[in-house]
Amino acid sequence: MLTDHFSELENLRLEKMEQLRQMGIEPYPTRSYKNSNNADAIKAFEAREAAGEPEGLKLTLAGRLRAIRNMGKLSFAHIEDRSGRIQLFMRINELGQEKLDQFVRFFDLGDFIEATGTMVRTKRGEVTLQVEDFRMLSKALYQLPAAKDEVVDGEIVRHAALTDPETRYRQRYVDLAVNPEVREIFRIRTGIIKALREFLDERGFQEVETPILQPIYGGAAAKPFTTYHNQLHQQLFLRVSFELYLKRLLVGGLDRVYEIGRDFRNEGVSFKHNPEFTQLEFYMAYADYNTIMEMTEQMVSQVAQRVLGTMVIEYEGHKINLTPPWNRMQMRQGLIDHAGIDIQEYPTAEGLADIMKARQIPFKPGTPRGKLINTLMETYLEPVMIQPTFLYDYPRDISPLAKAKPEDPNTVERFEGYIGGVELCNAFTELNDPLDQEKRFLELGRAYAEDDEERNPMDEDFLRALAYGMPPAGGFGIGVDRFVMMLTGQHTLREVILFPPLREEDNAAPEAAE
RNA sequence: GGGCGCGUAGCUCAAUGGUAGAGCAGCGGCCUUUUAAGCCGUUGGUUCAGGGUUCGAGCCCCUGCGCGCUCACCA
Repeated sequence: MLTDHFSELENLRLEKMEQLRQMGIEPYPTRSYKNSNNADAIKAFEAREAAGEPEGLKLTLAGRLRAIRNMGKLSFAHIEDRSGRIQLFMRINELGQEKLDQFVRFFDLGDFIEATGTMVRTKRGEVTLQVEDFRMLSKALYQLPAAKDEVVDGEIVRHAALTDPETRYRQRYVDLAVNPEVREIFRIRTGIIKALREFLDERGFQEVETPILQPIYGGAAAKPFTTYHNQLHQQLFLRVSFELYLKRLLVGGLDRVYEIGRDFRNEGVSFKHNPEFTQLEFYMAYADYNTIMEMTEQMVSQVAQRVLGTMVIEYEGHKINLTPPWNRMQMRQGLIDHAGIDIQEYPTAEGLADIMKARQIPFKPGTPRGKLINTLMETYLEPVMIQPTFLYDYPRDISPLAKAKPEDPNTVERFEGYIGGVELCNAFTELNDPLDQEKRFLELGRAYAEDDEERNPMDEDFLRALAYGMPPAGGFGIGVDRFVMMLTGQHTLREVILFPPLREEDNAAPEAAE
């Protein structure tokens, strides 16, 4: 039972709750009669003041008790709802001794209260509800972490705020309840996703949903999560990307499609990697990677403008300007400029491996050429791509779904967008030649060892779809969580994911049956 | 998975190997315009868990658990 482990403090609250019930007062009433939120109440009162008629604005407000100051025959309190805080002013004059005592005796920080009264401005100038009646809406049995806000020169200084990351992530509800800036991050997150949708909707894109449980995973070199369907007696994978399904829709005539949803990759966790993450992919027929590049800088900057009201953001100590056009850096030229290596002079993995060994850049033996180039890119190029930069023209062998450049069969029309040295998005001119696609899958199969979990199984149905004819198209994917991280100035994805993954709390539990 | 660091009251934090403390929250009292309200008094601890060293361990050692940073991994 919940109450079995109650502390002294919690038992005290439990007793208060039970006493209320004994007095015939339901501590968890079914309905609330709140008729304004706190911010609107303040606005309405100020409007009446401006009109010279401040008296007589009677409202019923409600929210969580966040501060209480009892002063004998009167009490002040602050309540908080989604719109913000408002002060309650309770006097013995309006309430009488018994009712005021009820507040002092039975109401604690964290409880939800409903108060009816008249809007006034106190002597210190704060717009306040002078309470004529109140009632409990929900009794909190646990106390929220104590935090007090002090206003110093207009800045809010919080004392003893909840900061322990484990508690914050494990009990995100507590974090959200006491840390308004955390609520703000997730308000922005919602705004970003909404703005992304609007951007695509305005351009005639159709939003779709494709399978998360897939018999064959693909579209990215990633290790999948596996699961099992009992009735179908079939192993299924949680998708690692949407790509192969969305391109099937291009075959089906959905010329402009997108999906926003969750991808799952069974890999390491870091400040920029989470096992499940939100991805936006869109595909646009009759477009190529140049079109998509321009669209990307439009999309990212316009979303920032809509949500933050600015295209200039602060990230990891850098002032970053998202205004188009962004920097463009060709992969080969970038490596010549920043690494002094012309990859065209090293057509084999062995040649590149030698020069990397000479420079003491670690890599696993037997790594294919494309992956080595990628390592060079991460070493030399990522750190210089602080301002928004498109890195374009990738090696063919790490881009099995991208179309080769007409003049260079070993290079594909692909770009990644970087901000603050972190990869934000990935796009290419889509490969629509079914026979070439089949060849790429086969090449890829040979490049990976038999037991390499990143080795993608061949998706025969995808090839079948391509064989029916897919229009030339540009495709695009963006890590929405990373985007949110950048726009909110956070250092880690965990701060923009409501419930980040944590190890199980109770390890005393018996081993789960395998 | 490797390395490093951390784990003390509900929260934020103290405590040379020698009686575990403070502020806030809580509880009792005073207080009719407060806002980190104030004043007086006061409760509250499996110091993450288990083992070891020691006359004596929050502190030193070992193991485990959890969290963080970092490396590896990561189109």
